[in-house]
Amino acid sequence: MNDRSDNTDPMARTSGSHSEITGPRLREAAQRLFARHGYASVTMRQIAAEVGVQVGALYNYIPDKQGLLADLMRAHLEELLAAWAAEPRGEGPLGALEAFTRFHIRFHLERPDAVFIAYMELRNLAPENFAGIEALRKRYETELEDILRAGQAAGVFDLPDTKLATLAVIAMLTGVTTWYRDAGRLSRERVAGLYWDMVRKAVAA
Amino acid sequence: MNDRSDNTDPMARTSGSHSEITGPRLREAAQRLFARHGYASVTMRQIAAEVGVQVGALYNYIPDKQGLLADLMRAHLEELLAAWAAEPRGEGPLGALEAFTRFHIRFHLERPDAVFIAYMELRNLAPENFAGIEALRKRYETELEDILRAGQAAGVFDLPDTKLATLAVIAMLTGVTTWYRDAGRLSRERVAGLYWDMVRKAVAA
DNA sequence: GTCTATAGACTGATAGAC
DNA sequence: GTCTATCAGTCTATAGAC
Repeated sequence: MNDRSDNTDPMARTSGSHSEITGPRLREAAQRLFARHGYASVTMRQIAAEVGVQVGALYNYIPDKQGLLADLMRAHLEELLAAWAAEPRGEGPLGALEAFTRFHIRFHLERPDAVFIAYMELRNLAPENFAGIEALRKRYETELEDILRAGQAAGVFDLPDTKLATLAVIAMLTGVTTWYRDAGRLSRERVAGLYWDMVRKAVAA
Repeated sequence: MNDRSDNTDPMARTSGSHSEITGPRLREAAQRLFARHGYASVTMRQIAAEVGVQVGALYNYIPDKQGLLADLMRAHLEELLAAWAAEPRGEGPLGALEAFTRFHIRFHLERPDAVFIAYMELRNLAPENFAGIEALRKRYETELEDILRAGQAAGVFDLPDTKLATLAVIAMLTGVTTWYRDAGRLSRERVAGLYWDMVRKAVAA
């Protein structure tokens, strides 16, 4: 956390102190580049160029490249869990499943780069980082699994294998990020509605 | 490291001519390593070590690393299309959809490494290779889309948006490769049956 | 066809000036 | 906090001996 303020002429130089702006810009640039080209293909020099600083300056904000990747993924997953925790649920298992479906699609379409990294760069995590990230992913999966299990118990869903259904639904929903384009023929609301139709029918008793 | 020779017996040396064996072994090793660590993270030296030759020898079989990746992906997708073309279909759109579902799961579970590469390494393809690979992927998608469209026309499916349904079903089915393990509690046949249950219900009229 | 050796370029990360 | 300069290591790909 930074709390700097008050410089007499903060705009006049191209070199000097920019801690409040360089940190976030570094993370944004890295996220965009990692998503586009892959973590292993992106160099620290490319990131620095995007931010507008020299490469050495980046290391004021990150321990190393690996730590940067782990932080991006952890921040994304924690934001995902927090947002779902704050999301209003519908009534009963069916309402909860609809809420989850629409939330998942909305949240993922708003952060395509972060989603891409979270799903594609797991194998580039060092083992000590992997465990924690994987645990967060698991926690999110469990949120859906709990909904499906409750619906199964209540008799509104018919799911011979709840765990498999959980993974199938998440894979189907997450797939939207691979093809959806804002300029396309379908609005996000429409897309969410169409996916909800399929999910509802797929799990129905 | 290697001394060698004493070349009285042609089979007794570790250096010499091995064209029939080195080529396939190179492709197998690259596929395994690319899937495990990612194309950009794997070095030609790692591949050579896995094959059991020095790095220079690899270039008798490939033009460069990029060409190796493109060849692996093209071979996988062409095999996929050929195998589906040879697959027996069931009766009507419902039979065709069941055939596609079971085929897709079986084929993908038999080649986890190739599947992983085909889905994850698209962004590491040079533009001139990307176009052709993407066209093959599209052709496979169209196979499913045609089935869904026929079922919609026949009134056995209810799909407000056939294209979206196509992508949703493929994403759901392909997701099986991210979690299935042979040592797990479910057989491949059982898994295919459970997915088919969900697909059938999701598209039903 | 495979080897050794190397060119030539690039990598992540650090030291010290300002 | 950012800069310049650089280290020490790695990379792909090639040349020429065998």
